[in-house]
Amino acid sequence: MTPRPNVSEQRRTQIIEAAQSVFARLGFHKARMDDIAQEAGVSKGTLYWYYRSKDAIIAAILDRIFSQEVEALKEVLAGDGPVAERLRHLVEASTRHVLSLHFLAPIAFEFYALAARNKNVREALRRYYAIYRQDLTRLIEEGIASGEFRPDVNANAMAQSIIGLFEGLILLWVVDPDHVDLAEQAQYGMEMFIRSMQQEAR
Amino acid sequence: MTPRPNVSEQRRTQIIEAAQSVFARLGFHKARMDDIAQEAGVSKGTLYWYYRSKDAIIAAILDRIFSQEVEALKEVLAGDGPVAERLRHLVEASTRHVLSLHFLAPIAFEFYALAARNKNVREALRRYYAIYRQDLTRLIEEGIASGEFRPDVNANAMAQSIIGLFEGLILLWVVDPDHVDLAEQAQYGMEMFIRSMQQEAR
Amino acid sequence: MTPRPNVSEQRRTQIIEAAQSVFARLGFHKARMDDIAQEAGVSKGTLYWYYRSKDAIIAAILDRIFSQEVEALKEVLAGDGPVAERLRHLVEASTRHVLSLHFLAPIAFEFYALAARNKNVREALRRYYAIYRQDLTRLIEEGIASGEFRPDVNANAMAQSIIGLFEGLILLWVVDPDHVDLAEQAQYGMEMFIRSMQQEAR
Amino acid sequence: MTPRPNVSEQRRTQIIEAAQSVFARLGFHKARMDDIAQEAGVSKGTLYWYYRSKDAIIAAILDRIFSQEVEALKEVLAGDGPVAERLRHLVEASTRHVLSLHFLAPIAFEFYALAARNKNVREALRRYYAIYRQDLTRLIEEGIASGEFRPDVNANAMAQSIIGLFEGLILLWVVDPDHVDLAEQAQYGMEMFIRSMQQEAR
DNA sequence: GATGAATGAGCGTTCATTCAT
DNA sequence: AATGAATGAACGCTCATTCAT
Repeated sequence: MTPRPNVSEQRRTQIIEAAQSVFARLGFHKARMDDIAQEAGVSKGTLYWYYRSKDAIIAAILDRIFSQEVEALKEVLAGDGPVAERLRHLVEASTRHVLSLHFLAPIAFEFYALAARNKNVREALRRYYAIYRQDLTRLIEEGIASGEFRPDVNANAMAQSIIGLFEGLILLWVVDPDHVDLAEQAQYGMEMFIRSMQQEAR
Repeated sequence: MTPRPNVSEQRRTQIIEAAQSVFARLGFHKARMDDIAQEAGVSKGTLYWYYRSKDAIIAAILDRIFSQEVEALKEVLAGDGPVAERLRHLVEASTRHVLSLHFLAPIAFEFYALAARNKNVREALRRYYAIYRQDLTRLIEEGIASGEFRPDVNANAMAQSIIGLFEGLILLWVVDPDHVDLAEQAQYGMEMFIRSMQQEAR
Repeated sequence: MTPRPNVSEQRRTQIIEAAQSVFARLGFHKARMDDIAQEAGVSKGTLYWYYRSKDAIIAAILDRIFSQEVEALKEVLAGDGPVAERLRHLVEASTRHVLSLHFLAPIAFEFYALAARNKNVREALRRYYAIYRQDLTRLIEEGIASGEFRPDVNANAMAQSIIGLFEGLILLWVVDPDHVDLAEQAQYGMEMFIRSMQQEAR
Repeated sequence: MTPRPNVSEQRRTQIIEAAQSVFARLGFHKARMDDIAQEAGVSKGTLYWYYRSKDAIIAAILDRIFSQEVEALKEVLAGDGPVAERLRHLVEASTRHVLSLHFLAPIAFEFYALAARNKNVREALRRYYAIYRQDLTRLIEEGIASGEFRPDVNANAMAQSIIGLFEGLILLWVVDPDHVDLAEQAQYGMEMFIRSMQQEAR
């Protein structure tokens, strides 16, 4: 019934995916709008029809990745069983997600550098970490309440530490992918944190 | 014996410090060589007399910070007393150092982004992490040997986790300085790691 | 007899008036076709359905203004009574018309600049001035014939001078509207020209 | 004594003259910085070393022309003899100057259009007209004081009219150079104004 | 050692115009 | 008649780097 099917959403996706690919190959700074247009198979004007600027495209990619990550987090936390087990599951799922984005590794820091300069991106990043921390805190509190973890565990600080550990390991992995086994390291660090929470009070 | 005091080292320092100040204010990308020249009170040509390029200046700053950091590390590790105590000391000293560089926070990620593109910077970063990891590994092994830590502790993986934790917390702090207490968080995370290593095997 | 009223003329007027408003606000150069489309409440494609190009819209506005001006001129000249009186009347009417277009002042020069580049516009402008000059010449010749003006008056040169005076005063007024009283100045200058034509030969 | 002769002033002139030539050929809008650079035989960067922007170059040209014009005006007015004679002399000199700039005619209106948008240019134009008007007013007052002109002449309004006439005739000449003899017309119009001022009061 | 004038490649963004529907 | 998505050429300005002096 509609003579022209709405291709807008499709175009947006097409552009975002092309941009992701180009950014991964050249980095944010070296990538030109022409490169993105060519990769997407559209004209440069079309890029600007759908996105206000280069930064807007970057922000859209960021949003996409984070919403996927948060979705994965929700799913894992929604499960039941021992909290320790769910934390191990989380590590495994998150690791898998990050590794699947390995092609973005070269620009990961540019994301952060952008965040340091661009208020919108920075706020998005903060919101993401806040959600992550809140959910993790709740999960750990659940473990404390059930007696699985020591009562003196500081759930919020622990959540922050876990996120910090994870982000830091990603950083080390990006700097030296050949000598850092992200999955194994993350698993080991998490295991230590779990052990420290399970340990009997002395 | 040298009739004229070597003014070169002095000029180099002068340039590096001016550059550090300008970079902190504007970021690597926005800072222009003109800005650095003006801040240093020399001409643009002089910049190039002492440093091959903008990147070379950045790398020099990186080197400077890292060598200071490694020096601090050596000092701390050289001490005696219980290993756990020395690790706590390390956290405290490192935290202090990072906080003293808070003005560089806005460009920390640009450092890393640069590393992702520039082989020299990347190698420097790797060397730094390698040294850090080796020294930490040795310290932990010392703790295992003395019976202070459990014999099944994986010293190398533990060292990596500690470094990862620390780097990750710095990242979270940079993104949201007002809501992340770096010193406190680092202390808490380290305490949990120490506890996990001290725990009796079951 | 036509079942549907011709909406075309209406659309054209709608577009021209919207364009005039936008041009007055932004100038020819800064005004975008999007702005005109939005102001007219139609799509950009519709603009091109009615006018070949942006320049065509500008030319249409020019035409409109000039034909109004010429119409006013004809009306004034058609009267009877002393020629001097009719010239005074002309000044008054023309001044009124120009002042009523004050909102176009900011783009008056852009009209002329366009004329310098665009042959069509330039020709239109020439035709307009030619008509104006011819009619004025005839009026002055009438004054000479009736003995109201000196016999040695060069009617054509006088007409040109009057038009020049008038155009030049408009220019001065546009450049500095607050310090130039167009109506008063035009009246004064015309009075001097009239006096010079009425003066007894010596 | 100076190892490197100061070529700055020379470069500025070189650029201005190249720009004037390019602007006359292509108009302000169509002329690209590349064109000017090429014409001047320097790089585009050099253009920006000496002038902040394209508009700054245009403003510099404007300044140059006006200061030449004002200088010519001063010279003429400084003479002695009957005021009428000096006014005739002024017309002749000004006409000659304008005609010598005939190659700028195509962009004359762009100058004015620019003035309508750019405060700096507009102010420069106003200052120029103000000087011109003041000097002319004084000259006419001199004629009144000496009894050469009627005592009821409004010197300021007369000065404005003369300037208006002159500017308007230039406009008509630019629009239609082949059918307007600027020198002759200006002379005729001025003669009529002089006559109107000399006429005996009735 | 030091200067600063000169270079020129590089790019994000705009916008008049087209055309399939 | 009308729409609005798509096009792509165009351009002012920046800035790291060079080099004659």
